[in-house]
Amino acid sequence: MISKKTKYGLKALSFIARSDEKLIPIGIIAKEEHIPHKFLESILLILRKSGFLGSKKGKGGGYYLLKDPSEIYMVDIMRILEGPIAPVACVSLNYYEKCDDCPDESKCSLNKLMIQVRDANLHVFRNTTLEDLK
Amino acid sequence: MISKKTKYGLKALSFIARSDEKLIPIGIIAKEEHIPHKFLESILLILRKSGFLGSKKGKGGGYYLLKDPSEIYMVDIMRILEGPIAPVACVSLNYYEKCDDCPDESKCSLNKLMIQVRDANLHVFRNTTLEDLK
DNA sequence: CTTTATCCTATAATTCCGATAGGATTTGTT
DNA sequence: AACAAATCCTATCGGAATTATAGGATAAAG
Repeated sequence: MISKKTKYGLKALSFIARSDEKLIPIGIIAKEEHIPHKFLESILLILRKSGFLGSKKGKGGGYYLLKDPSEIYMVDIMRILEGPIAPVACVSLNYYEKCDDCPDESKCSLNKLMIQVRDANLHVFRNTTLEDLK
Repeated sequence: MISKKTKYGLKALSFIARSDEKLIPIGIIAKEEHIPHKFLESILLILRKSGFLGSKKGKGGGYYLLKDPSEIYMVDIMRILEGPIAPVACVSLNYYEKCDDCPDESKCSLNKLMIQVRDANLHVFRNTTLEDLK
């Protein structure tokens, strides 16, 4: 199950992608998508710092996408908002960590299955862009 | 990412499936798979109560599989240990819950993607049995 | 009757998640 | 210049979930 942070972030990005306006303020997204204002604020901050969004301060300001929606891949958003795509860190491509209960990963009985799950999810997230969420 | 409970549970089931003994005590599994004894105890209790394992008390006792490993599907184990397969409850087949931020699910921008993810995972878990984890 | 095992409930310890507070900063408008 | 509206930033809080352990009750074998 994904976190609310991820869910809200995706909904917000999708909302911005759908919008005709050049600059979308937090308040509009929060209201339309039923997301707590302050929570959304912290999420959009992350998305800006990680290069998905640009922003403009002050009156009339707001957020905007830095790339065309068709060039923003789910896999990249998911990794920022949710973290690893893999179900266990020891088969993660971007967030690898050794298991403390596994002396030899190649002999672990779960390894193959975990890789299958990872790859199934990767396949979906690599083949979906923000354009598809419109 | 799956919980340690799920991971430990899967490793334990796999261990029992691999073993030649008729009855496997917790202590053996805990030691071999590097799982905290008491934590594992609580997990095996769940697996017994949900119909995957049988047990025998007292000296010489332990746990055993109630079915052939090839007939024990990952999807059923995962649902007991981890809960929903779906990334959001509003597209879960077995743990459905309405979103509080979504007035109309069919119009939610994430709906299609979430169903894709769910189905990708279901496909893996429905086509893997304990036999495959040996 | 001792040993070894599961059974069961409760609870401690820790971490993570969701959400908010409160002000600083920037920008446009009047 | 003053105000309003917006992002920026850091800190923090409460509660829930996760991980793990405690302590005994019960059962079976030898």
